[in-house]
Amino acid sequence: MDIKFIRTNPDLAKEILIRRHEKISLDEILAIDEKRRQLIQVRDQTRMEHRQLTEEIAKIMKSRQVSNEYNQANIDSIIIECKTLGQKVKDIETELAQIELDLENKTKYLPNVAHESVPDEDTVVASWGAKPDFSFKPMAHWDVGEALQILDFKAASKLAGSRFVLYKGLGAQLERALINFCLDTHVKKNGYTEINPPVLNLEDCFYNTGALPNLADEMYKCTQDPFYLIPTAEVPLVNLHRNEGFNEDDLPKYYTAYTPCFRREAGSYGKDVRGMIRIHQFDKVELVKITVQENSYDEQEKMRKDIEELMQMLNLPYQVKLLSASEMAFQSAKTYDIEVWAAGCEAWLEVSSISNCESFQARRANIRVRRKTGELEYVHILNGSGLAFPRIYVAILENYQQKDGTVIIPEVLRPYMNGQVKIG
RNA sequence: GGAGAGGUGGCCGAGCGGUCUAAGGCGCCCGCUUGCUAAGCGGUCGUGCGGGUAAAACCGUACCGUGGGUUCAAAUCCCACCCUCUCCGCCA
Repeated sequence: MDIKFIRTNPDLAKEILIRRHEKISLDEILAIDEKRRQLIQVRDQTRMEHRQLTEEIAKIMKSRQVSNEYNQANIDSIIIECKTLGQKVKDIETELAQIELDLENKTKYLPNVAHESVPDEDTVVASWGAKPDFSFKPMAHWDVGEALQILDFKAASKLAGSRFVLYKGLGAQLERALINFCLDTHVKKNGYTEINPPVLNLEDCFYNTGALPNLADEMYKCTQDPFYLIPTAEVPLVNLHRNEGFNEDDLPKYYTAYTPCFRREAGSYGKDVRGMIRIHQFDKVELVKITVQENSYDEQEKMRKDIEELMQMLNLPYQVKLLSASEMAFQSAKTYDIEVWAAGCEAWLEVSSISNCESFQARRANIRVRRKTGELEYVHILNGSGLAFPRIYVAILENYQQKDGTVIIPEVLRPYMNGQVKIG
């Protein structure tokens, strides 16, 4: 929702905010914008006058070299007038800069417009697989993992404190197998291009994706250098083409990246403290697509299918939730969450969030496409996790656990673990 | 971290205080010419912001890595920073 849209459709814009439970005053924004536009007009007018005088001086200076018909006083008076105008322009620019900063500070908190298919309540729209039956009481993953000595929370806390995990032996191999399985599937089967990006990114990148300003407290910031640690590979993938233009034929672009992700989890003290459901550093394979606007919702469905297929290949029961307007991330127009069933915790855990951000991020990152008609427009950008591993790991340990304490390895992962069939 | 070179339109590349409204070339698109290909000739071709319009046309203004400064006037002069390349130092 940019300022032009608000200016032309103020009532519609207000409704949109109400749907998303946002309490930002658009009237204030509109008033600032009005003032801004007035100032721009005055500034440009003054600048024009200034320029004309400058040109006149240039002419005089030139002809003076040939003849001496202009006297010094004459020129001096024009120069003084010119100086005055120049100062006036500077004053206006100072005032304008303040107003534009003000406007930016207000508009950067405006969320994306929710798509018309987005409901007012979270809605489960699909589910797959059956919750496993056990002849015994299934254990939580932290018990399974520690008993098998593949997870070591104590060692992790020695190194980094709470909310970290350390994988060991076959446990570390399992994590690596998950990463490779997902990447390989996206690259070989679904046509995504693999990227291995920096995980320290500059502040602008975070603003462009929508992570800043809202999630500032969620991220780790470097004190000596202007970096943040990425909370998701969405940040580098979306910014890969920052300030670039595409031809229509270049699109769509499909990208995938494995990266560690870092989150402070501020404000969730005491929530999910045990185990690895909510940790400060975790591995994730991310998907990002860049498309022309009319294809983005089809592409979102395709992305959802790509991710669901991973779940099915891993044989993990899941449900798909269509998020309500008020639950979605700030930058998203439509989001599906995929939740895996974890038998030990007896909970649905979010393992993927598939968002169509439409042109929200493209506007901030300035990524456009030249259409065949010659027109320039913003691209649509989508992202989805495929997948976030700790919770997949949790589901595997809890759903695949056996009475004797061993854990069967999902079939698709065995080739990545030297054919190993089970752990323990 | 130290020394040097550089950053100009879609690309190459000139310009180093006042017709820069950015040369020239390549490329793109349109037209003409030529039996196809190639070549030739002419024309067109940026983005943001504001105004204007039903939409265009059009008008104003800004933009030569970024941000400041000097000047009546900055791509051009000064300062700071960023990035790229080369060399040196340090280091996985």
